[in-house]
Amino acid sequence: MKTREKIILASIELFNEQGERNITTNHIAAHLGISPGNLYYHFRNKEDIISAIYAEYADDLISQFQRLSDTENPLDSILKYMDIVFQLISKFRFFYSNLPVLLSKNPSLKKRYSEIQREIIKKVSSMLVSLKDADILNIKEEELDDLTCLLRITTTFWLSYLQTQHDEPKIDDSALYQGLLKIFALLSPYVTDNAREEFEKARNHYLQLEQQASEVEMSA
Amino acid sequence: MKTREKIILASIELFNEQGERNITTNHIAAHLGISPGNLYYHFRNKEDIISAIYAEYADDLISQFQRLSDTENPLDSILKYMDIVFQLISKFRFFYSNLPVLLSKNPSLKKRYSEIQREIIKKVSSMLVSLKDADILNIKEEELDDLTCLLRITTTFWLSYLQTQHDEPKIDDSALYQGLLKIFALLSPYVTDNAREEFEKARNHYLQLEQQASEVEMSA
DNA sequence: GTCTATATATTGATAGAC
DNA sequence: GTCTATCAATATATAGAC
Repeated sequence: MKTREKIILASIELFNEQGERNITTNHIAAHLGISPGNLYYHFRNKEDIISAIYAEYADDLISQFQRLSDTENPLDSILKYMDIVFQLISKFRFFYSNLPVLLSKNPSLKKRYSEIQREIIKKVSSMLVSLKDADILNIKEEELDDLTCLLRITTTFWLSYLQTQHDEPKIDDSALYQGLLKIFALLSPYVTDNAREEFEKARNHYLQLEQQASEVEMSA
Repeated sequence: MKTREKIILASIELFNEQGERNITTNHIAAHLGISPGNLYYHFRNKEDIISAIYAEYADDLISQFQRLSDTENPLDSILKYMDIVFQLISKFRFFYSNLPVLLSKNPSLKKRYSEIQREIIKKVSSMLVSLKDADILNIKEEELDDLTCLLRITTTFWLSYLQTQHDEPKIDDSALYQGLLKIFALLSPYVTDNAREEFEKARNHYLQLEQQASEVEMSA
């Protein structure tokens, strides 16, 4: 693996484990057994590393979105989508734990983040419309924007919320499924009678996944 | 005013404006025209200042809660409550912009935060029960915890979300009313037919407040 | 591409006089 | 309570040899 890529991977790992603020360029270099000078050969500074990490995140997100087929059931579609989002947020959680601060320090990163945001909002919004058209959700036109916004806030800050709730937050699969179940909770009041059975079946499926993941974690 | 209190006020102001991370003890001292030595006479370090700020926040919150009378209409009650929460979050927004990081650095602060959290969750939960008992909201027992959690996430991270959305986030009254309107959006699907008129009237009231605040801000 | 060595700046914090 | 002076530690970043 190229050194540049090694630096990115090590940085993600260290940032997630110990917090971006507590990790210096020297820590990253030491962790990899390379010199600080070498690190600075590949990156101008720490912000540059963070920008590179975000670029990976954005590529990852976009490529996974494109792999989502439009042909399937809109409920499965939004669930798969949310699953991807939670997975990625978890993989780059240092970034989301610190979102306003990291963005305000780095205008070009903020610009890129805003672009991706706009894409995501469009996607979520169109998925809700699909769910409405398929008579799965009963959403009024004027409720659409608020619901989209609430879905965004819940996914974006779910892990941050968990970290404030527990003394030693373990970000495992169980935590991500719990987040997905909050998405179910948000959508639940809008579900039509027609689709209720299908919806509750899907919810129970994730409830079981959450419980399994939680048990695995307990025994580990 | 005592120097200790001056330090706290100046710190809140500087932290909110420029971010806690970018403000050092020297900045605070310089801003007040006192020496760093003097600052360190009053506080052991920066964390100590942040803890003191949070103590003020907690006192503020608790005293304002106690002033809420239990006798009034439960809908007004939860709205007043949410208003207090948004006001306080705004006043200490540097803290909420950075919640996971600041808490992880300071275990005793985290402990205190968790205690306050538990109180708030109890309060919100009991308010939802009141709304259910008054036949204003139609919430099932098993939906209560999820809805409480979603209300917490939305209030806690509303300003953080706004800061990630706009290039130059101005945290004004309009922003807080927009947050309150998201609370309406969360509760709306649960409102009973009986209470719908009262609910929409209240929502329109805040919609107007938001628009007025937004106009004032535009002309300023 | 990588290392060693080092420069520069900043930070958090203290000692001791007034 | 407050100031001046100052320190030690840490962080970012670069120069120049290999």
